[in-house]
Amino acid sequence: MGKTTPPLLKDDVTARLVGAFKDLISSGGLTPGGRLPAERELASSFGVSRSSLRQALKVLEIMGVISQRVGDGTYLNAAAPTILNEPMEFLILLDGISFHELMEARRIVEPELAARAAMRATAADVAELAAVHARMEAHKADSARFVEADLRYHQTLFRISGNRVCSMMFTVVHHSVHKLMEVTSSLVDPEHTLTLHRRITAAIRKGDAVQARQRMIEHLDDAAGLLARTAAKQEEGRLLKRVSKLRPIGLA
Amino acid sequence: MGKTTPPLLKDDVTARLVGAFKDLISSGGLTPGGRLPAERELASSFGVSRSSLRQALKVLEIMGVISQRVGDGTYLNAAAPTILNEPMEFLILLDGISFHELMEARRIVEPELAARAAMRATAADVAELAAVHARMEAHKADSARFVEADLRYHQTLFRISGNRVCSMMFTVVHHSVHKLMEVTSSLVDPEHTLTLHRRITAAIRKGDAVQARQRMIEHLDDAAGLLARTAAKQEEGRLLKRVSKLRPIGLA
DNA sequence: ACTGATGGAATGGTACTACCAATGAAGAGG
DNA sequence: CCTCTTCATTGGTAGTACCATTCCATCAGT
Repeated sequence: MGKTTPPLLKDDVTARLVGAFKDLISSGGLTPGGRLPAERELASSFGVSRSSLRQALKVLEIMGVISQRVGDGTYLNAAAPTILNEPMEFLILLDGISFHELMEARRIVEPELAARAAMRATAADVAELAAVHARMEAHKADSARFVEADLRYHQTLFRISGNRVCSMMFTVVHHSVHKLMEVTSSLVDPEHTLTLHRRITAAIRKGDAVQARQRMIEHLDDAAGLLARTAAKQEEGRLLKRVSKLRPIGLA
Repeated sequence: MGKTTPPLLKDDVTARLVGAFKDLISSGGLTPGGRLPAERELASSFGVSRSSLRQALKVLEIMGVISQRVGDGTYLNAAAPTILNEPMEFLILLDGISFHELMEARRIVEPELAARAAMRATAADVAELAAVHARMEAHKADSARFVEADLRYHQTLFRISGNRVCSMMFTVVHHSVHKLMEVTSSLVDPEHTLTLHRRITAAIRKGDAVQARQRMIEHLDDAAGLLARTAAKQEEGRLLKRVSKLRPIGLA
């Protein structure tokens, strides 16, 4: 509270550059899919060194805002929920978020989203959900593809619900849940999952919001319970295993 | 879908470094508040140049994972919802998320969180909510501080609800809403807001989940309606004004 | 006229060096 | 014991050099 100077005024060059790119996007001077000038050119335009500029660009690239390709150039990406993935992973690590807590978050939000989807779904939307069912049906044997189609179903439902904020945020939650699942994913019964999904879709087709909400609750409680039981055998929390392709250090 | 090689194997050094830091945090080799080795030392430990290392550190710093201070060192931050702020802002910019859609997201999630808070709140929690009321009461005249206390109320309620995932995510939404509000914030009636908050707190004190949910709905619908009317006079969408302390460029 | 090979220019990726400003701790002086 | 100074450490920025990749225009062969 004791800041005498206005809170933010002396950011380093990198932070200011990130802000400058926000401005460019905000002002429409940069549109998704658009190509940015070369680094050397941008650097001189901004009046900073390429080192500093590259730091800012790296921030945007890791976040998923831009894509850089050697020999080609730098391009502004379209909005994608993946922008939140990296930060979310750090948040999960730093705060020790458990699998259980992620599922609880889904339990809090997704029923309401299902209800909204039921109120808004068009015939085309329902057809899309059915198409995802078909994909899941086709990949019942391949657990990886099945889980992917599973997530796809929920994401489609998010889109139909009509709120992009919730949609993006919980696509991220799904992504994190999926990373924590990996091991246990093969243990769920495809047919069971598929049946519950179909029940939800049926409620949405009827436009029955109350029923859609209730059935999503059933689905998530069911999944959470099942996964909790299987996850108990695993070490909780530390499931985020990574294989660093970099000389490991110990931080003595 | 056509990737022959395992999805991620040839990230650039920066991306791998970011992953390496995830490992360090995950393995407990790095704990919040802890100090990282100097950049020059870290770089040689990882076997990379300081340039590359700094790119990775900048990513973490902008995200809010670490803090760097010249002449001092680099420290690992505790988990904070602010980690999601920057990415969220880009998402809002890129996807053209409107004020209305942010409020809608709140309308979807916060009633349920209020209900959960009602079921879990202890005497101390209720006291904390009351304390925030007092702060709002004290700053009725100062619109900036009042709005700050307003956000504080909702965040406290998030914490009480017991789910950190939702809590963090919607703290971010609030942050974004707040940025979009700034101008219109002075137009709300403090007394009115305060009354609605008190009604919610009363329901929570009684442990009445249904009533807490209902009153949160009333509060948000009221706020959304009010702000929508005043916001109509403003240019929608482009409210994120920024003052870049950097030579502006045009991207010819 | 069409196709394919080739070479050069442009681009991002990495490393290395040099210097600056801020910080904090150790030491000198009161 | 306190204050001031000094200085090594640390992050911040700039600049240069070189590499690998990609794109594209040019050119040769058909």
